Amino acid sequence: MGQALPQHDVYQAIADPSRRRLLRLLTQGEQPLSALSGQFDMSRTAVSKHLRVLREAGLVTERRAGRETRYAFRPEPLAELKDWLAYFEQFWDNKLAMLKHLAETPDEEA
Amino acid sequence: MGQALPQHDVYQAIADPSRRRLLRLLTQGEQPLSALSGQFDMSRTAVSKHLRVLREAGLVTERRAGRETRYAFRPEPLAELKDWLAYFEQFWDNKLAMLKHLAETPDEEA
DNA sequence: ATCATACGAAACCGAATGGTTTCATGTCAA
DNA sequence: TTGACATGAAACCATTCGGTTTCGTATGAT
Repeated sequence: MGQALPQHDVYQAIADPSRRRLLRLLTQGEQPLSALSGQFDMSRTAVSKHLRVLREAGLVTERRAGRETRYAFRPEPLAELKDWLAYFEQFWDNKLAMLKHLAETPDEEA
Repeated sequence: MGQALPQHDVYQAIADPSRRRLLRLLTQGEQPLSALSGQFDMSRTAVSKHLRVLREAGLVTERRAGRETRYAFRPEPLAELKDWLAYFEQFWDNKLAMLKHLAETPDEEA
């Protein structure tokens, strides 16, 4: 039967700086591997592997076009990250919530 | 010379589900290791190591209180994540930006 | 037909990761 | 003072990660 696809999630996908840079590059539009790997110091194969991780996380799609593979950015999975982050935002940019948090945290003595 | 510690960043810190859970737990307030590790299936030592990664990323602080070490959540480093994410938001939740993006992306034929 | 191009698969490698167990140390309690 | 408690350091282990090189195979150009 079908192999388990989502070997990587969005958190793992963005953990690597090269992959974050790939996402940035892809916001410029769909690009083939050769164009992308030209921007990196590493081998084409290494970039290809990074793109696979991003694809597994749903952050890019690939499509064959002739002899090249064109990669495109898919923003949707970042919504999970945004949601995750939203929970924590009350603890730093909402001053009232911050005060509330401090008030509810018992300040025990050493 | 002092050996350079791996010094994890916030992206690596949140890549692990156990560490994300630790952050959640710590939003309830400062807690000693024993209370935290009781919530996990793994050994106390393993949890301690996860907390060190979080501390290296600036996401928690530790402070000795008697014989326990109390860990507290620090939200500040998440701002970097938020900023990073903000760049990409235009590509999915702002419909005008999305249209603009599509318009600027040449739709080449295969 | 031939040949260069664009790419992925596979095998391999060293280092990092996530976990364990064992041990040493500081602290509170009797 | 003796002993239990809370913890971190260290050594160790298997797996994953990020990278390489080599090779196979479509595809497009001549």
